[in-house]
Amino acid sequence: MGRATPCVAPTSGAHTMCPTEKREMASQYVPQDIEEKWQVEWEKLGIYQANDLDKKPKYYSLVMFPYPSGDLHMGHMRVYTISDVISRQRRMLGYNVLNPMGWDAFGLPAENAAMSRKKHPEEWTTSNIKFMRDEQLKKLGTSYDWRREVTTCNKDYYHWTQWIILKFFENGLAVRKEAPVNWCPDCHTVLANEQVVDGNCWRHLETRVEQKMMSQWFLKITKYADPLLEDLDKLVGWPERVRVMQQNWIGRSEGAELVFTVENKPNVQIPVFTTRPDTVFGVACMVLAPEHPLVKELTTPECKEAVEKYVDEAAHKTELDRLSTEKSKTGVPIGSHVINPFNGDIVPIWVADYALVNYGTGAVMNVPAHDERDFEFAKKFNLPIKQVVSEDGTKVDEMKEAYTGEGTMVNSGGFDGLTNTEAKKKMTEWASNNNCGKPRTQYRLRDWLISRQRYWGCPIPVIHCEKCGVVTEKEENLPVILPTEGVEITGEGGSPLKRMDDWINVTCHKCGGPAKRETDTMDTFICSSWYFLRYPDALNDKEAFAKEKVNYWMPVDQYIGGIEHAILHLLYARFFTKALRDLGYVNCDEPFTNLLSQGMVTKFSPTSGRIEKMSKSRGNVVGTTDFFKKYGADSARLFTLFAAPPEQELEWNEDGAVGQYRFLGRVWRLVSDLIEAGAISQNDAAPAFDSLPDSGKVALKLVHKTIKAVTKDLQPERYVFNTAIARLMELVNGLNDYLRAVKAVESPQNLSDGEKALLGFASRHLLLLLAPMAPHISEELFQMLPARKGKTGSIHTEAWPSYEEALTVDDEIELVIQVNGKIVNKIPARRGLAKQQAEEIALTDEKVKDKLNGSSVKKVIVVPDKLVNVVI
RNA sequence: GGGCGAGUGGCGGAAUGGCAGACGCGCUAGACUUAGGAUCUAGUGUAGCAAUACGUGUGGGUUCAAGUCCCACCUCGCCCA
Repeated sequence: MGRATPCVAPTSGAHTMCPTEKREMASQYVPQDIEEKWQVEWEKLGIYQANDLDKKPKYYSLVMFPYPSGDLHMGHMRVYTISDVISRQRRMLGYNVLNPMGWDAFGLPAENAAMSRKKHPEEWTTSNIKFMRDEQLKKLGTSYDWRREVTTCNKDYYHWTQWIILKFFENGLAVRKEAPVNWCPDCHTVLANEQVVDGNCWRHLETRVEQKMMSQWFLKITKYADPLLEDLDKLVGWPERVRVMQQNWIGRSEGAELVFTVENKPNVQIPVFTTRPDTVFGVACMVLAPEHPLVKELTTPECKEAVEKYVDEAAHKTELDRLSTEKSKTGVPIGSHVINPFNGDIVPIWVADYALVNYGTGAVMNVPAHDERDFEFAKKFNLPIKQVVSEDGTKVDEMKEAYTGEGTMVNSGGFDGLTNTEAKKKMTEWASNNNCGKPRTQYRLRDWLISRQRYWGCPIPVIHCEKCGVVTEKEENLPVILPTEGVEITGEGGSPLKRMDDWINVTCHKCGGPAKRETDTMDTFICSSWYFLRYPDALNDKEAFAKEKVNYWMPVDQYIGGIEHAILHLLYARFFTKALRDLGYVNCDEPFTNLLSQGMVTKFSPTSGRIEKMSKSRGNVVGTTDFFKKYGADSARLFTLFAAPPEQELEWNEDGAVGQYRFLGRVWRLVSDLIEAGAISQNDAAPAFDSLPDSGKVALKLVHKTIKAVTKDLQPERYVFNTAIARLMELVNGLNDYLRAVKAVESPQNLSDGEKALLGFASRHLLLLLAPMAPHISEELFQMLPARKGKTGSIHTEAWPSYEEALTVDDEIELVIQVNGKIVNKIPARRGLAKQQAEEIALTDEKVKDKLNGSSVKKVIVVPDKLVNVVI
């Protein structure tokens, strides 16, 4: 103490010496003087290291690892702060906490940066990681166990990514197949369905994704459609909306496959998938997707020209354009007809782009009377509209709009009179019995396309042999190293790997003949689909992870990340976990027990004039370095936590952040003034309540109330850090009142031993409660406390404080008196008053008598210790 | 079109059906100051000198009591079509 600390002018950030130090006692809160000091010390002490297989209860706290883009801003910092508070508090609660960090380091931006800055992606990535780790995350005061740092582009990591894919190949979960794929002309690569947003590339929201037929690698995520869907019910610790989004994405629908035979071609059959087999008597035509393989074969010469033109145009449209209900439907007849197996109707075949070749069978039956899209289509092209389901059982001659509801079957032969729900079942049965259909469940989810025609990704461990075809790499030959020497990244002519002859040309390990390496790399979402399994055993060079360790730590107890990953990453990670479980490598069914989707950070953007998500491109970022220099990391953390609950959007506002800086200044002055005045004794055990004067009683109770409230706010059911901080502010305000009342700083000699102990107790507990949220200032002040004399150890390894319930309630309460629900008075009263007594107080109250004014009391409602409502 | 969520002072936001606006920002006045963009004190939903009245997107309802529950609607956001 008594350090000569400079004053700081917070808005300038400059350290300016005060000409005269007026407040002799006080030292100043200078975050720059303490934050880095403690960061270094904590690392030295190793207090954030997680112990594998420890006997303490484990707690796996995880935040979605970042892409090392080079510079985190305050918007990014929110999620790390929230996760850090949770981790720190769990540690204090006695858990063995695993709180790791790593880098999702493969990906396109590195290649783009390499092109524009003439730096190799590896170099660019490595220097970004160093900056983000050492200058940003560490300076925020995070409590990661850096020994377990994982970097997906390091061969120590991608070795095991390849190993997992190899296991998937061996078990039929990774396959090569020809399929229509999404091609982004800007990325020069294919994309998974999940990476197409409204028909555009997720990275280039302006770029339309094109459809191409290509032979590519897929992961059979569809094999897990049902478990992925059903187990959503187990995820009670997930936000409802994320579960709903996944459910929609998987898109399970029950229906039937019905088979129509082409007229005059009895051996050509076209199956359709429909969720409404009950409407089959109303089929007006059959619609094929433009890419459907039978289109060519069944187009008659007179339709050829029109059909070819139409198919060509459709290839340039996106799925969204094609499916949109707003846009008008298009299509042309191809000249052939099919026979409706149920009633023998002969209906024309059309080609129309609202049928998608990779959904269902690529063919749909058009039932205008009972589907809005089909209705519109039929109106436009003058197709017959035949009612087969009636809402009230009566037949209508002309339908004005499609009826999609439930009803009674009409115009449907032997099925007339059934409810359409019964008919669904009966008609599907009939189709099964008559060899023209069967029940079928269809999913929206498609297999995961993982090939990328890009350089900076994990190599797919297969070779193409002239004789043996596709051959997977031998396990002992892993990792297949991504070459970094002599690679030229130009962005032209496809993947630069295609030009790496030395790397490409290999010998087939099966036949010894010449073979070539696969030059496509993996979607980076593969790398992030298992990283949480690597942290438990990050340094293992013999296997991806030791079973014992992964089963000790998994599942993740609290996962935190952005809502933008609600489908993509979270679905893929669940799939990997289930697949690895079935292969016997992990025990858990689901990787993430609790999920928190933090809201985005927004700020006024000068480019658009609106409040928008904080991002470089919008020019509304707040940098971390400047902010840390000005106000310190603790203020940044507190503001982030205080401005809004974690799931809500947070508007960054520097004035608000200043408020947190001021609060920490008040904490600093409160504790340091007391210490320097000698108002805190070395014994800081709570004094007996009864021994204290009234002002001390109030202060002691306030401490207990605060412990209770903050503890509750930090529980997973709440996680409301904003109110927790508000409670701490109230504590500081209350303690300041107490200080003034007893003149603790001015005349500490008048304080009793009990009061000095109370001040120590209060200070220590304030700091303990603050520690997870503002780790630096609380550590600094904690170590200054007289009670710490001769002791070692960090505040962050102290136990979380407990409270006495009896000291959290007041004996005296304010009884609210209402007449007809309107407040008329508030009367101090004793807690625990009998109902009768409370009633009496109310009825004898002057203001109540006034209101009564002679009218009779109908009834009196008493809410104990709260309120009396007199009803007249 | 369907589903989900949100709507509270000048602003961010608090409120197990029981005192609306905790806490903070901003603002106003004062104190200390050569100074204040530091710090401290008091005040601050609206109208009113006041007593009081009115106030949680709009309109209904349930209830002794509704920001909170129910119904309809409006606006915004997200997801699905």
